[in-house]
Amino acid sequence: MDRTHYCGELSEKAVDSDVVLYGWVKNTRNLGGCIFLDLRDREGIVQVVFDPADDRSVFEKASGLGREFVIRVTGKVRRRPNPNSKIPTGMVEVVATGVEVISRSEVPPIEVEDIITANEETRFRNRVLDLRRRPVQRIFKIRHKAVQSVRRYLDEQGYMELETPFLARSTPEGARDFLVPSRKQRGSFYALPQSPQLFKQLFMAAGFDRYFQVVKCFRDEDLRGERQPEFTQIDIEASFVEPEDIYELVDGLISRTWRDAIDAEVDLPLPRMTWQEAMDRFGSDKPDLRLNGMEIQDLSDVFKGSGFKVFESVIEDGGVVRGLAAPLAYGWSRKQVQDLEAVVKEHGAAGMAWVKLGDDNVTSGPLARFLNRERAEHIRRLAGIGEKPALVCVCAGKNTVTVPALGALRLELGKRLGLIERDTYRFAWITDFPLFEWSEEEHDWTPSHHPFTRPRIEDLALLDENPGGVRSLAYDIVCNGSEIGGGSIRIHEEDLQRRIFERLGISSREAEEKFGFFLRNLKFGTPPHGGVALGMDRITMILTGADSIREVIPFPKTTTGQCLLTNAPSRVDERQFRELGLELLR
RNA sequence: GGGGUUGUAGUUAAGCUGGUUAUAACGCCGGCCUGUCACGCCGGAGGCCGCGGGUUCGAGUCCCGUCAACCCCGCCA
Repeated sequence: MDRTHYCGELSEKAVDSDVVLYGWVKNTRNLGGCIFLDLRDREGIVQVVFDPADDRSVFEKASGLGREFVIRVTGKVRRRPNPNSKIPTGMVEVVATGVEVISRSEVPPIEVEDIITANEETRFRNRVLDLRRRPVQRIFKIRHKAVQSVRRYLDEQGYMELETPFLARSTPEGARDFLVPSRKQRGSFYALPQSPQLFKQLFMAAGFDRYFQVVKCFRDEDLRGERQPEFTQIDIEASFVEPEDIYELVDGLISRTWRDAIDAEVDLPLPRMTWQEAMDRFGSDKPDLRLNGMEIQDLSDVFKGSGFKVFESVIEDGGVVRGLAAPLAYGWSRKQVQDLEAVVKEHGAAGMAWVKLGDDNVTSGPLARFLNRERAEHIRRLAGIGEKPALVCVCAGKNTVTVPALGALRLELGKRLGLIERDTYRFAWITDFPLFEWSEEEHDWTPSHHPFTRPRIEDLALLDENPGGVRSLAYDIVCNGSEIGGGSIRIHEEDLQRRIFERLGISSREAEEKFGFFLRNLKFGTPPHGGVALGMDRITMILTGADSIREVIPFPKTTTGQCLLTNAPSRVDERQFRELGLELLR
């Protein structure tokens, strides 16, 4: 390769030197008498000048160049008579002495510019052209720096990068598996791993002590703006650790990564709060701490004996009445307030009642007639809003529905009021997750993390009479209201693991069949261990400010799991089916 | 599985209560232009109005269905 410079690295230092550049034609400005051409490569753009006074034949070749042609340019760097301060190389230009078309291009369907009009669908259909754009390349440079930073850090901390199979076995529970049919064993299937969970635990049993892996995981569930069917985790596991050790390790990793990738400082230690506190105050297990105030209050006492039958009967049935006060929404119109009801309804709440607390506790709104001054004062005290007038929104019903609905409402209010702090990173560890959660669908307790999570030993007594009350050694790490990782200390004793399976309704026969290989390996001296998995894609979203996970994945899938570039998934030959012993149902 | 938004030149959009030949900008093609850098000026080409059906004298516009992209709920150990 005879390239002497990247386009983007030319500066006044290179003046008078002869250069050979390779790059893509960004655009040309043909003034008739001379041609200016912006040449682009990964590092930036530089202006190339073609002047017929210098060389007629080179000038003529240049007039045939189109956008996105790949060309080789030879020339001399010179200081520009009229510099362009908008580009980093704007002090210089290259006077072409030769040009050669390496590769032609059709007229590109999308522009390769920083700011373009094309929508997301068009961009991903033409992702290769899209990937040439500077803002897109910036994302993947940051992603690269972040991954390298993680690898260096974990290596320094004594962690070994080990690989685990993609062709793994299907295990019950959790997300739906992607299945891969076996040709040699007809009727049997591999499953792509939802995570390397069991393998990393086996690494601990094997004595590797500290493991990590930057690894793809696969889950066949419906997609969202921050969910893809295949995604990348930084998977970590260590032996003889407590939650504290994991928090410290990950705190260090976050701080280092943020510094290396985007030169941002993160204050350590990252704040922590229990799951119970997060739910009570923010109505979410991933609270967005960029939003201050408007915390959720228990208003049951306020409405006791108020005469509002709806709330009173909810309380009698064991439900809750909770609400939040928004001083800045006091001036909102009836319609603006009413619109908020849609938010809580989307999250399953039956409805939303509201009242405005004005000066001197004069109230207005649907709840006003149930609130005397004393009750209004009570709300003020709970919400800690002093004398400020405020809009108070109230929901009532089952705790498990009402609290998250209010959490969603709080976030929406924060957005509409512009209260979400910008350009900041608010982290939190959410600790002490419940071990189980009730599944309405299965009418049984299901693991809230996964079935290998270690319960708090002091809560084990509750296992039978009150499974919902058993806390676990599970934790999530949250940033700006997004779950970027989670993990737990695991069960390392075979008998406890069997007990948990039993509680989860997994029979010992089933446990043996599905997890036999795992249980067997708990028999031969497994150290206590635990770990965490961090979502590399979501971390990259936050580092780059991307508003969709698709932006941080070079070749992502749409919400129906299609790749707009390759049109995967696709039909396959009948022959392939036959080889696999499969038949398509009609 | 449920709810919502959007589909009109290569791209992004406009197109009203249904009515002649479906507009514009950018891009593209041709011409002119030696200091542009979103170059400028003049001219031109370019359309299964997502797809299928229906209502109507007449549908880009109204109705039904369907497909796709996106957002939300469910789901995501």
